[in-house]
Order: sequence, then C-alpha cells, then structure tokens
Amino acid sequence: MPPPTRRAQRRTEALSRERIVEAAVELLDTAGEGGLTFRVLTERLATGAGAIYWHVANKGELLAAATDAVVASALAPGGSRESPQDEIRAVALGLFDAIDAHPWLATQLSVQLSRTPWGPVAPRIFEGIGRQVRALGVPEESWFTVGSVLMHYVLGAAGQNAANSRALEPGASRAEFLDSVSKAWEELDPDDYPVTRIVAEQVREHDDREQFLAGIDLVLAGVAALHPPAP
Amino acid sequence: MPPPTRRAQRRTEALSRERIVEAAVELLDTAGEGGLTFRVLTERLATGAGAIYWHVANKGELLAAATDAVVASALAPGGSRESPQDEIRAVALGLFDAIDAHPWLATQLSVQLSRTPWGPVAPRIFEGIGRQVRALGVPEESWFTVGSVLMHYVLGAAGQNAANSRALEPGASRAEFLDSVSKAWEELDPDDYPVTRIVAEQVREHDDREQFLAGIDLVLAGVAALHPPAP
DNA sequence: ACCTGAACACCGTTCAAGT
DNA sequence: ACCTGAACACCGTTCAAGT
Repeated sequence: MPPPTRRAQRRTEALSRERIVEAAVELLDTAGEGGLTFRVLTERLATGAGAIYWHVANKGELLAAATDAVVASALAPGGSRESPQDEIRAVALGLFDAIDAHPWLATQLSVQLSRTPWGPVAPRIFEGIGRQVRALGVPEESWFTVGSVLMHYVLGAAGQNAANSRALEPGASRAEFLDSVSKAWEELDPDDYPVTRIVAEQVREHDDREQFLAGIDLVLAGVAALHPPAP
Repeated sequence: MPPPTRRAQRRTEALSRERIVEAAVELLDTAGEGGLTFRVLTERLATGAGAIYWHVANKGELLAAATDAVVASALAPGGSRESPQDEIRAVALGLFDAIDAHPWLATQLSVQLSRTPWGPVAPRIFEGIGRQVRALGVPEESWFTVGSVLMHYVLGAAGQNAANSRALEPGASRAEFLDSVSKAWEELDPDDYPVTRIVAEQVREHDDREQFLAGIDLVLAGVAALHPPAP
C-alpha cells in the first residue's frame, strides 16, 4: 500500500478561499497557464464547481489572487541595511526569481497591470520598488518616472528570461536549446536585422542574472546623473 | 435603400490570409480581446470555419499575424536626420500611439515576447529600437542591455497608458474617471503604501506622453553616463 | 452558510463532403 | 486548391436542490 500522498487526501480540511488559491498556484506551476481549469480544480479539491464559486467570484479573481499570493511572498522583506542601490537589486532579483519559478506570473502580471481598476498586486509591486527609489534620494516629482522604468524593465526582462528557461525542457540540454535559438536567429535577414543578430549571438554567452542586473545599473546610472545626491 | 457599407458586402473578393488578418484587427479594435471569435469572424467574412483554417493554422497564429501587421505599420520609417535621441523618442512614441489606438496590442505583445521561439514581431521591435541604440554610439556589448531596458519600458508604460485611456469610457468625463481612480487609491493603507499614494496623486495632473518621454530621457541619461560619446 | 453536480451557452478545432 | 458547415471535445458559469 502506497504511503498517503498530499494529493490523495480527500477533504480532511474544509474548503476555503486559501485552499483554492493554493491549489490554483500548484496547478499553474505544474501544468502551465492552460492547465488551470475549474474541471481539474474541482477534482483536485474533491468538490463541485459551485463550491469554488462560493469562495471566488470567477476565474479572473482566482488568477488575481494566485498572482498576488506569489508576489507577496516574493516581496517579503529580506535582509536590511544595505545601500538603496543594493536594496533595489534585491527587490528586482526577488521578482526575477519568482517569475523564473512561476513562469505564468509574467503573463498574469501584465494582465493585472493593464486592468483598471488595479488589483492588489500592482500597488504592491510599485510600492516595493518605489520605497527604494525614495531611499535613493530621488525628488518626489520623479518617483513615478523612476519607479515606472524600473518596474516595467524588471517585469518585462524577467518574463523574457522565464520564457527562455521554460523553453529549455527538462530533457533537453542547454546546447540543444542554444542551437534551436541560433537557428531561429539565422533565419532573420542580415540586412533587415543587423543589430538583433549581433545581440542574439551575445545573449547566449552571458549569465542571465548578470545581464538582468546590468539593466538595473543602467537605470541607476540615469538616476545618479539626473538626481545627484546632495553633497 | 441604405448605401452599401463595407461591412455588408458579401465576398466580392476571394478569401485570403490578408483579408482574414484585416478582419481580425478590426474585430479586436471594436470588440476587444474577447471579441475575436471564429464564430463572429466567419460571419463577418461570410464564410465557414474551415475556410479560415485553410489560410491560418490556429487562433494563436492569427493573433500573432494581427499583432505583427499593426506593429509593422507603427514602426514604418518616419522623418529622418534628427539626433539619435530624437529618433529613439520617435520610435517609442510610434509604439506608444499604436498601443493607445489598439489596446489589445499590450497584452498580445507581452504574450508574443514570452513565447519561444519568437515570432516575427519581437525582432521587429528590438531592431527598431536597437538601431537607434547603435546610432547613439553605445558599444556593441551594451546593445542588449540598453535595448532591453528601452523596449520593456516602452511596451510596459504604453500598455498601462492604454489601460487608463480605455477605462475612460466614451460617455464618461475625465473628471469622473479621475474620481474613480482616486477612490481606488484612497482605499490603500497610507502606512503600507506611502509612496504609491503620493505618486497616484501626481499621475492625474500630468500629461501622459510627457510622462512617458520622461522615462525615455532617464534611460538616455544613464546611457550618456555609462557610455560618454568620444570627444 | 456551505456544498453538489447536472445543465447551459459558448468556444477552438476537425473533417467528410462538396466545388 | 479552396471552401462548407455540422459535429466534437472542452470550457466558464449558473442554479435548483440538498445539508
């Protein structure tokens, strides 16, 4: 007789919004965006569709809650007392790693941000970044500009990195993956895409996190140039 | 008798991939992301579902083609002979305006970028920006960093702007919209979201395009600081 | 108050059949 | 080669009925 697995236990606890969101995150992680379905969710939770709708208004709200849960834990305050620049890098890397671990986050965050009114996750991210911008000594009128550039770069670049990691299937080797990438790039017309082709060659040789942080440093250099710290 | 409208004409031209993509863009523009359906597409084109599948592999390919068509026309070369900085602003504003006119572009671009292998639209955008980065005199090793920061900021910020414009429904006044926004912001706990609340107040008073360009200038300042032009 | 699960409307996609 | 349109499998959501 097999030992009882977590998956096999059938409703020892009552259904709750938390349990539903937790199951949704698990499903998104293992089966991807298309894998989250009310059908399989009801199976996993050993319940009926109506029970889920009692705790959650609809699928959109469930996705928003799952997104917020993961982001909240990613932004949980870490160490402390470093320079504001290091704090910004830490927040950025926290989101980078969260998106890497939960690739569906990239698409979901873009959806959540482009929805009005904002759900809970948008202010959470903006505040996490904005506080470090404030700590940097940036004047109030520029918080939005600096925060926006950082936030959009972090989410966009992290999403792209996650897409690349995901494309590297468990079975395939890194060499195989890079081959398929370079094959795609070689199909670009060298006359139409000179810059993209050169960049594509380089991308394969660099460390992902290092390259990600180079973008952060570029923005920080712009901040230092436009808002030099008082002497 | 009403004059013949473009919509009423029933298949005077043969079906083609171009006509299908054109109809898809129209549908996305008028009915939003959820409005593009094979059911209504077949009605609009006075045909059957199978006919569309003869020209297009599936819905994903159709969305990619619609996205690429709009982006291609948005990046069509404009004036000329300005400074590289002005060229970058022009490219950025071209994408900004395209996303404003076609709000579904924001989500679609994020989907297209996070798909491996890249479709045609990703290199198109990166090249459009990357060429100006090259013109700026940025050394080759930094093209990826600078291009990535610019691209992700442009797409992210433009998407957010489009979401706000869309929220301002045709009937509603700008005052009403701003009221609803500020109401949402006031629900944020001042202790938990001090920065976000201050920024939210400011956002309502500023011009969208101006604020967008401020982000571009921040990145350009970083480029100038890290890669000063040879004397 | 909380849950069940059949039923509904709708979706993307297929495919035998036509021209 | 190109098109038709009924059929299929699947989806999110509802709701009368139970406890």
